[in-house]
Amino acid sequence: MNIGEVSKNTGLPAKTIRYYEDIGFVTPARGDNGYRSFSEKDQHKLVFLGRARGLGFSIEDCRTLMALYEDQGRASADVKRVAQKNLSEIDRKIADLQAMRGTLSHLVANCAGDGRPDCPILEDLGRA
Amino acid sequence: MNIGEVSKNTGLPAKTIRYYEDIGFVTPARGDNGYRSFSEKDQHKLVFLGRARGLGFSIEDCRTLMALYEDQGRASADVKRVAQKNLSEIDRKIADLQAMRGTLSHLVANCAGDGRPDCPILEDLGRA
DNA sequence: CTTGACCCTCCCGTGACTGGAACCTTTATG
DNA sequence: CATAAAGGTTCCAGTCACGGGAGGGTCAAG
Repeated sequence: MNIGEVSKNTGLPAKTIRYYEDIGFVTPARGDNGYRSFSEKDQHKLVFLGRARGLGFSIEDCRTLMALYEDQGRASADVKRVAQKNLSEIDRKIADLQAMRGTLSHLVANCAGDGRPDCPILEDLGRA
Repeated sequence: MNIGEVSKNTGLPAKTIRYYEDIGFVTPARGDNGYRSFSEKDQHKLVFLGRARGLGFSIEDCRTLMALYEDQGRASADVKRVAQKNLSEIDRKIADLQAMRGTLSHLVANCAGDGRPDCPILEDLGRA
């Protein structure tokens, strides 16, 4: 398969797939014309990667998960640990964003939003 | 004031303050020795910037907010618009993370996390 | 034979810094 | 007074995960 078809099948942009090759995630064969020639397995790995990335795993996490995926004798505890670490990072990000959201929405609520120059948002930001 | 003191007062790393000078946010005077010499106003701007960044405003947003802050004739509606745009971006990010969190926590909950190789997390990631 | 779709590599840019090297100035101490 | 530590300076490179675009080769259809 050429890169275009793989891109269509996996939903990953061709640029991204080339990038994943650069960083050693897949190593597609090459045809005489220099074109990448992807196997089913390559494509499968890319799907895996796309899904894991979509769930917020970092590339390095993906490397770990992929190694575990390919290791038939792995312990599911190892996978679970990586996933839980990611989960708590997601929780932390959500908490941070919610804190931001709280402060900001409070400020927005108190701002008249009319033509007058008084603005509690700016006042708050400028407070030392 | 030297950069070190400003850093202590504002909580921003010296590196960051130099960066903010690079991108034209502050233009501290220079002493004969070449050291930056910050005024109270410079410091105040940096505090403003630090707080706005902490609320998730981008540098470009901060530029807008700063201009509005320094413009005595501004309309608070302009500020509110920037803040609301930012607020809806935060909401979107929270929603994305919560969707991730939902899928991932479901997977984690279904994973035994023991020494056996069966792992629903990997199974799911590998599904085409 | 040409057109257009597809593919290739290579390099630069993103946002918002952070780290480090190499060097200079000020301040504290023996 | 010499020296060492602390703090300042510039500049270059790296981060993360790609995206844009130049400049060119290849392939299938009409």
